[in-house]
Amino acid sequence: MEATAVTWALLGLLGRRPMSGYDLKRAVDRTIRHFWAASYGQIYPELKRLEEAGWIAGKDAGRGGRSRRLYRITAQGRRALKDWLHGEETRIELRDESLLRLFFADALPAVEGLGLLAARREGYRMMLQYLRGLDDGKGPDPPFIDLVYRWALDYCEWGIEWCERQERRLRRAA
Amino acid sequence: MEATAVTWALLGLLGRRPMSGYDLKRAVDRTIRHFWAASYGQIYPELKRLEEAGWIAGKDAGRGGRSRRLYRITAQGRRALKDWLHGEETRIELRDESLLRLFFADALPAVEGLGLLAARREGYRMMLQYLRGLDDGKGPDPPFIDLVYRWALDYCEWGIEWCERQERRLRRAA
DNA sequence: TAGTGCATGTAATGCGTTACATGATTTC
DNA sequence: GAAATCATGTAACGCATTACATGCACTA
Repeated sequence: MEATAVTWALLGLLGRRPMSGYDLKRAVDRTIRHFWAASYGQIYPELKRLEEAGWIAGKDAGRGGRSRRLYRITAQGRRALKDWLHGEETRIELRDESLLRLFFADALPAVEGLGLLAARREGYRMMLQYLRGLDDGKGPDPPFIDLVYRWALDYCEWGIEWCERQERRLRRAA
Repeated sequence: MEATAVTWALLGLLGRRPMSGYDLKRAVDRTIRHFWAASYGQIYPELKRLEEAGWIAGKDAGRGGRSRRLYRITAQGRRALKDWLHGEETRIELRDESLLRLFFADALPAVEGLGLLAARREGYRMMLQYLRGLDDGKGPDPPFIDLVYRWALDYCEWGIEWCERQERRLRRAA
């Protein structure tokens, strides 16, 4: 099957435990959202495609009048997931409005440029706070889940220090 | 006017010197591409919108049979640009397939997980190489242009060190 | 009984890339 | 005279978000 952006996120999450579309949306938001977002408009159609391809299997699991469709990964899906994990592509796309502003900050008085740097630092700080809020304290995660979580924390901390360093440097130069 | 993603990139670049659509595409690719890409399919229609809004003014500058339309920023456009520079929004969107892989690497044997980390390190190294290639050696850039360029270099260097550190840690743990 | 959370889904819209079409000029 | 570069533009497509529609179950 033709794999798109969400394919691997959903397949990977289902590789750990069976979930419904709703569960998947929450799992995405709680874990990988800050580097790989996905919306309902992608998730539900993609689940159908994955099921058609035989990579996942769904069964009805409604309780009472409430409908619910629970998906689990198949052996075929697990093979596809492993193949993708071994793939070598490493695309990183960044869309960072704050960097764009900084890039044009020479058009501003020096003080205001420094203000933009401070705003970036503040952006990192807020993201750090958000990330720390994600930690549910429910004990240790598997090593690579933990690794990626650490990456995000470390990245924010690095970003804050970087801004502070540059703020000092620019003030000295002025 | 309704500002979209490319609006500010084009307006900001035209704030420095007049350029054609073709020039703008090259300027984007040479400078801000790694955190804010733009394609012809966005640039040419956006230039028309910007001109209709009075934020830029175009004039024909064809030489001989070759057509060329040169755009410059207007006073109105400059005001709009400054307003945006003062805006407080700091959206950072990341789409990082390598992090997604790492996130699911617990499904692999430990050695292969480490391989993914090494691949990420290699990704940073290649981006660093690409960035260094951008430096045309044509003397010093304005301070904030230089700042953003430094950011990209420093980010890659940090990323490489981070991977090395984590590779050591995971090897120790194993 | 009102609000929140569980649960599924689609339609409209917007953003962005890729691929193509066209043709002039410069450089080797 | 072939290849690279300058130059403009559009059409088709794919990816993603937003907003909406619908309704059940639990809890305060």
